[in-house]
Amino acid sequence: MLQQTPVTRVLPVWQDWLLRWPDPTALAQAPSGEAVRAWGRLGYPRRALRLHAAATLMANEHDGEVPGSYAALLSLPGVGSYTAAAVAAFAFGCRATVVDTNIRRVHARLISGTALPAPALTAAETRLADHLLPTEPGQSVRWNAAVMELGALICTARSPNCAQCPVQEKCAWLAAGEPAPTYQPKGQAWAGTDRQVRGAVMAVLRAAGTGLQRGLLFAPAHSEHPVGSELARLYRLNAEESQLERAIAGLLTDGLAQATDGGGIALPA
DNA sequence: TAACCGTGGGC
DNA sequence: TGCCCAAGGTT
Repeated sequence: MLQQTPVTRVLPVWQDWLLRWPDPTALAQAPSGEAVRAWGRLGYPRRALRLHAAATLMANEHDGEVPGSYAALLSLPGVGSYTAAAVAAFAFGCRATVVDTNIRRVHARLISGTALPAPALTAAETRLADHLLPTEPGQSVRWNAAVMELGALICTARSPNCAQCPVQEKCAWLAAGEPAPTYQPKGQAWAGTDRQVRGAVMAVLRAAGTGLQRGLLFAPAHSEHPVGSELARLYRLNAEESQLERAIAGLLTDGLAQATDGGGIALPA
């Protein structure tokens, strides 16, 4: 849930989620569509699907337990190098090199003297993080947490609070006179994209208790429908039929939706 | 490698 | 008001 999503937005969903599915086996026994629905508006709904798949794998291959090694964690769907390292370190006390967006930014400034880390994680960054990580496991866990928190609370992306920084005197970026970024971060297109349409269709599917006829998704003539507000959001996008078709096809391909007997679509069972 | 994948808070 | 950004992963 925390992948690319602020902690404060995750917390309420996470709490409800764990009350409903306290362990991997409980989640594995639910339909994947229920996981997608409970995911709510956290975004990137494929993460819900992958979490459900990971729970199924843990139920079947790991006695219903979350594996405690980096390698086993990495093999789970939706778990990459960051998540595997974070769980190994913070849940199991392992020495694992955690590299998240906060740690990357702290290293970029403190060590490399640049305003921002590279656009994508590089091998050099991973090597640096691995080199800096204390050898002793207990200290390494503390180090990971400390650097991450420094980035989250002090060495922030927008306006870092250097005056409050405990390592300001060691900072290469400050010493260099706070040089500006050497590249322009390019934001992701949103308005008018398939992505936006996918999101709106998913919101309709989550709001609907059962499946929906495709006609309902295409024609703005059902504002009195129980899922009317989400349908209205979809209609407001004024997507071409071809784009809506493409978005739906993508959702079916990704397993976020499935075709129903009556020719409609629904969340997966 | 680079594109793709959601959402909403904050500046 | 838009735009940036957030505990990334997969193809």
